[in-house]
Amino acid sequence: MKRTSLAGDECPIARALDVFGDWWSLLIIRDAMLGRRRFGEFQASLGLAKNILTTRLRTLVERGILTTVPAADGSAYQDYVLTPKGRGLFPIMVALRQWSEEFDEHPEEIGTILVDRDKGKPVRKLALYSQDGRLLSAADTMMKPRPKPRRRVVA
Amino acid sequence: MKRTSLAGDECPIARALDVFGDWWSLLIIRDAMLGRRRFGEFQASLGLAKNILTTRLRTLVERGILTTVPAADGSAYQDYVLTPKGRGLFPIMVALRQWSEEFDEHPEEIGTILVDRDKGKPVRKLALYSQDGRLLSAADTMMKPRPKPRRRVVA
DNA sequence: CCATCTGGTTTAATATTGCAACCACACAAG
DNA sequence: CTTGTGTGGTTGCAATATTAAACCAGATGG
Repeated sequence: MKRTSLAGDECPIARALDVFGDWWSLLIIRDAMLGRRRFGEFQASLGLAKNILTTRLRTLVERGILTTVPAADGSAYQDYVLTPKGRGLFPIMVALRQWSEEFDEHPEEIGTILVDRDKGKPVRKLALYSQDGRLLSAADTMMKPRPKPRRRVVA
Repeated sequence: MKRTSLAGDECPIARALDVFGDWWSLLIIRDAMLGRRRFGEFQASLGLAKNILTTRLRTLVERGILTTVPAADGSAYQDYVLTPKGRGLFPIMVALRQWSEEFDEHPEEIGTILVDRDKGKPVRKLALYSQDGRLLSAADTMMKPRPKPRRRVVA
């Protein structure tokens, strides 16, 4: 019945999904990264029901991904803009995009590419490196339990 | 009322979400990356309803993320293992993890860290580079329409 | 001031999810 | 061969979520 919450999970992936892992949130965030700010813009772009948009925007604000600011055009309405926490989702968006570019069954249907603003050339694939600069594949990594933070004695 | 499909969308992010953007799929994939293979392992680990797990495993197989193979222990059952397409989701997992590590309200609740197998040290943050090797932030990038593929004349 | 736009809320129908019960098969012990 | 147990599901029902559509109040625009 009720969708199980992942908020208390110790897995950081589950915790992230708990914040924006529903059907629409990431698409709203994507639109926000493309510069959309207004309720109506999101609704027109995504074509989702307005009540759903209302609740999604509200929870994204609650969770610190978006904030509301006075509308840029001076009207009495408000704009929804990304917080730093929201802008921090950019690498996730890039990773999702690159996965589709590499594995989608119909890549010819993909309409856009991500380029660097300076040269207009496609960006490189995201890459994972070790502290000492070696390129790492999944097989070169492993999980370790998080070390307990050193407890500082309160004077 | 049916959940709107994003399959035909031209946005690669939407297309990716259409494949694994529901509540459980990414967690199943995460478990598969941790080496879990059996129905019962997933069910015990995730605590989701068995009927939901059944349908999720089926659609992940349909979509080429998982395949079934004869069980490793020689029993008559089957294992679910990642395909290359599924293993390709690794950077997305890393990006999700690193976002939580950076922005989670309660990072002390995160139980694990990702380290390189060789040295046991935490990995670097995922980074995006231009073709010519410059480190790129979101602001250094932009979207371009995908160039039409050059149509090759069929001999 | 009248009409329309914006940003929602409400309502009712439909879909999805979750839980619990059930079930068939494989396997093992007796 | 017969009973018991674990695995990997299916089925049914109740609870919840999503949707489209109608509605509405305040802002805006002519």
